[in-house]
Amino acid sequence: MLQIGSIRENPQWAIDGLKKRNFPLPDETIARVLDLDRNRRELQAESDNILAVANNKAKEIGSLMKAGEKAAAEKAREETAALKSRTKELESLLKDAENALFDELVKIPNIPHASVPFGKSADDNEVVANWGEVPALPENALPHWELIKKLDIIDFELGNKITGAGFPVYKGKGARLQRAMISFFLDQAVLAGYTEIQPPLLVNADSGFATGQLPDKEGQMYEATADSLFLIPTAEVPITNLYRDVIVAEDQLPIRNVGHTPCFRREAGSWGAHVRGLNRLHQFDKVEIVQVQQPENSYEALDQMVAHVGGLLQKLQLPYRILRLCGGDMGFTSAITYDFEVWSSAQERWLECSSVSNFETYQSNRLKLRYRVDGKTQLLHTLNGSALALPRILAALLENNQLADGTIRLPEVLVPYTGFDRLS
RNA sequence: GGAGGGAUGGGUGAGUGGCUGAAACCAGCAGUUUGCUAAACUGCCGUACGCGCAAGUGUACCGCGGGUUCGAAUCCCGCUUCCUCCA
Repeated sequence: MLQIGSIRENPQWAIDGLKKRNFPLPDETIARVLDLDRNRRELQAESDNILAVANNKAKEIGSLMKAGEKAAAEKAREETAALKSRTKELESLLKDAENALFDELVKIPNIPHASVPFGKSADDNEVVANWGEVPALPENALPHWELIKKLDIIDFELGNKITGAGFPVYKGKGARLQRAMISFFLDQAVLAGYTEIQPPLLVNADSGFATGQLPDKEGQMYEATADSLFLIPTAEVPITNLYRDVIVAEDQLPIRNVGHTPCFRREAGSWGAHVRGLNRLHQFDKVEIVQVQQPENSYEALDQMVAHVGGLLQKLQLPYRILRLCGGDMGFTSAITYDFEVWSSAQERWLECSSVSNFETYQSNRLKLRYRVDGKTQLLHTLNGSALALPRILAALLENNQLADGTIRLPEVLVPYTGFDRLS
């Protein structure tokens, strides 16, 4: 959520940012917010003033009673009746005004960073880096969903039976390979200075709100309705929420956490073309890195995170490219997002496997995540990135590393984790 | 599932209707003293919003939400959560 103070101080900054996002009616939206804010402040001023008078009266009555001046006390008490009804009235008006402002603010996405390109859709994203050579595949190369079947390492049919579409069962070397990748990614993050976290896989509504899944996006999450909990769509939610309502001591900064969790996504409405095999799942595993940073350091941290993710892909020897998402393609809460895409040779297309973002103060304003500077509290910046999401990495590994004899050679860095170097 | 007891500032913990935004102690910060360390002493030491150029000042907040009252940390109701005991 944007800070109302920032909008009040610099409405044009907000309007320009919304334009970059192709947000409908930016001028009108900001004008409406400022109006609601003005209204709220007027009501608060009046309410505070009346409460101050009422408080004084109450004190006065107290001392009169103590002094035994019953009659005077009684008279003063009668005078409070009018104040009391006005107080109630203002209280409810103020609450309405606050809610109206909140409802409007919550609908406004984050303002993009200056470097974010203008654009409407994924077609307008900017390719900022390319790494690796596209491998030459043998004649009989297969897409990963065929390979999976042939090698019998993932069973979609079994998943269909016990749960439903999009919940694959990993078997034998497939399961082992999953575990190996998770360990590898976690170890790499720990080596880079991240602290490993195992968070809960269900979160409450407050957590969903703070990181931006709620309101309005509950349709994307599975909900355990009996207990009003949500299955996490990403470890970002529980790990970032560790710092909800926290004022961090300056010497604790920066905070760098990493966690592996399954991720649960309903993917409502997004099933269509290109969702075969591992391309889109309802449950998948991901290792997520999360940082809490002082504002002046957050962009340097973002660069480090991008470099970390790139390093993982290089160690896996997967060709990739990095996109800077355009205003129209960015997530609601993000100020800037870099997407990593691996080249999937057999499908001959790019597959998104990581998304690294700086949320600046957008999440921390909802989290109430602050630190103290010169005696004043100030919002921190939050960042996160996938490092990495497993399914599409697996898809790319299988497709890119298939040999003429139909076997698949695993990258060397994984062999100590898998105990085998080949799938056959 | 049942019964009982708790939830107060960074921590411990006092406070059962007005003098309490909250004692005291600990931790922390600044200073005095000091050959160094330690100790002692003095001061400061919650958050949010409003008003104000600022100094400052008003309001709200004692788990959360309601209620009673001129006035609530304190009384009443509901909820959450922790502990103990029972099943």
